[in-house]
Amino acid sequence: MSTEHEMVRQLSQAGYRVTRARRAVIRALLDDDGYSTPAQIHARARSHDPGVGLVSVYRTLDLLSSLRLARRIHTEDGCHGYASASRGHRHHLLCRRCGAAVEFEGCDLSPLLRRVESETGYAVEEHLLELVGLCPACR
Amino acid sequence: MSTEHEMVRQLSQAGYRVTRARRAVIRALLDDDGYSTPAQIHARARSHDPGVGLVSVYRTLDLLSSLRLARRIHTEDGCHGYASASRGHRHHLLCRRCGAAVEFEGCDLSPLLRRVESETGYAVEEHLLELVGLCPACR
DNA sequence: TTGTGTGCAAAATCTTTGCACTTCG
DNA sequence: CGAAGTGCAAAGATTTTGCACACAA
Repeated sequence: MSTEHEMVRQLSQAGYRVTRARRAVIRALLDDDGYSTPAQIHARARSHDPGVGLVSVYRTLDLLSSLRLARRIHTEDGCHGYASASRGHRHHLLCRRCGAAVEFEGCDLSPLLRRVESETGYAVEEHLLELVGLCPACR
Repeated sequence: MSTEHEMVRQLSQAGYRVTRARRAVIRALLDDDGYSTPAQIHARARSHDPGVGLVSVYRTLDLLSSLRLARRIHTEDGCHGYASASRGHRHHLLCRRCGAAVEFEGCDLSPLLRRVESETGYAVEEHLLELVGLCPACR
């Protein structure tokens, strides 16, 4: 999980402006240690900065995703979640009850990938992996 | 990949009626060896049975997903795809260029799961895994 | 100062629901 | 026959776009 400062730095380093709206969305993302819908993020962003529009939330989430500072979360009931993310190759582990999200790394899929590649003839380039379960508090 | 006959049998075995609309959706799913949006599936379903409504496509896809005869496909640009699926624990490998989808099985994640569980305290119950790459034809 | 980014309102999508009519079993 | 399922139209929800204005750098 990144800090606000780091995320802001990454934004500006990538040549994007650090605006009020973007700051508010970043704070909203970090406020919650789970994943949230754009609408929920918008609500929290407004508590930091009441003028933020929903449109900017969408645009900022897209931007942060492209910079890998946020990640899209896929759930069974619609796919409208985002969670803050660290740089590098990470995946999320989600609590199905309270929505808490933690990151983990070190998914070693190479044996699987090699096998699937040779079985199918595909060239595998990326993968989507999410784990779902119960967090310690919800158990 | 299941055949139409198998899918129909599963449907009826589970206590659901085998209707024209459901048959058309099943055929539409099997027509294409990739994943498709509800709208695309609707278009193909209509070629089998012009009277099928989009609503029935949505309802049938939900039903088939719950029976594990179809699976929701998650893509970066929206998450609105479905592909036919075999019963049992399988995952999909998708071609990012043409959308072809093949299933594979035997994802051995247990070492990873055990590690993540002990690191996080979560009880992992399920996982979402999708591979994306280029199919033989698109390479 | 200047062009990137914003908010608003409206448009475009996508998905679900209510309801009378069909149809499968 | 009777309940499950359907199609239509309309409602609801979600996401995108156009555009004048604001404000980071």
